[in-house]
Amino acid sequence: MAGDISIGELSRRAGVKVTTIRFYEGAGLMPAPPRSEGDRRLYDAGHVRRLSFIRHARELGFEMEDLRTLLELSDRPGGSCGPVDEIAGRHLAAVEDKIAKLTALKGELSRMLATCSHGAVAECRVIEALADHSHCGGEH
Amino acid sequence: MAGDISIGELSRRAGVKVTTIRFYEGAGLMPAPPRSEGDRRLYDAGHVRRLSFIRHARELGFEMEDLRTLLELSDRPGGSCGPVDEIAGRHLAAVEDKIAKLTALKGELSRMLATCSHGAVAECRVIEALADHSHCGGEH
DNA sequence: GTTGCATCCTATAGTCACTGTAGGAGCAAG
DNA sequence: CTTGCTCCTACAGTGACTATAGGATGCAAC
Repeated sequence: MAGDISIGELSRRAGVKVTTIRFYEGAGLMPAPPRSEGDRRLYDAGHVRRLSFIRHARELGFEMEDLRTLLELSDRPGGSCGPVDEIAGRHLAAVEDKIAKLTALKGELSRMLATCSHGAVAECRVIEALADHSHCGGEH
Repeated sequence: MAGDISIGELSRRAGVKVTTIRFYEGAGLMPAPPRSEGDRRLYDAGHVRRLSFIRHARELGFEMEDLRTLLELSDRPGGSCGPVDEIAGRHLAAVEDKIAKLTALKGELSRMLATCSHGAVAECRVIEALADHSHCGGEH
């Protein structure tokens, strides 16, 4: 099981930068692995799996705090997956919310650009739209 | 023109926190205003307009660096609004890109949750999907 | 055996856009 | 005069890293 993978090799296999791996170790997401005589970190296949899990979850936008819980749960396969669903569900809702906000934003930006006559700043619709916050829900 | 607005009043009028206003001053987005005898900042209607502009642009996701350029341009109304369009266009593209990514993400999260049987962690599809990065474009 | 280079080590500071806290001073009302 | 709010500066903390400095190690070529 101990294939003795260096941090650089782990980095390549999981697609996570070396410095980020060390950062994850300090943050408690990755365990402190055994060391070689020359004080270098020695990883194995289990570490590759764990780091890939972390990478994927981070790409999906899960926060490190969520990750801590998720990793803890996946380490104890006997427990209920209710908390996992809860975290994923909460995250899904946040993603949907963000999509809605960005879509509204896209509309506003497109409209700004479409109505701009591309002349002088004085008549620029973009600047005007940014200065005018009458229709952006600014509570005075 | 000098209505002598306190930082708290400016905060309420523009919808930006007091601490954030001071931060913007340090960051060069807001000018250092005149002070009262007791060393308090004294703002006027122009400051309210400028801060509202900043707030709106920030809400639309423009970065402070973009804001610096945008503010500089809006201060010189005679110039061409080409750079403004360029910044807004670049930002619109970034927003569209983000929407696309989040939509894909939403699909993956929904699928994960839908296929989970809500039993033990051992059979949890969510954990499994996170551990398996075969279909997430992970190079190697 | 030594030279040279890639990789590794720790520790610290910087990023962005703020937010929070500590420890005071100013000011208006009761 | 005291209470309580607003204001002041200065600095530390957030999240999730990234970058840099200044070495030590390991391995292959010469």
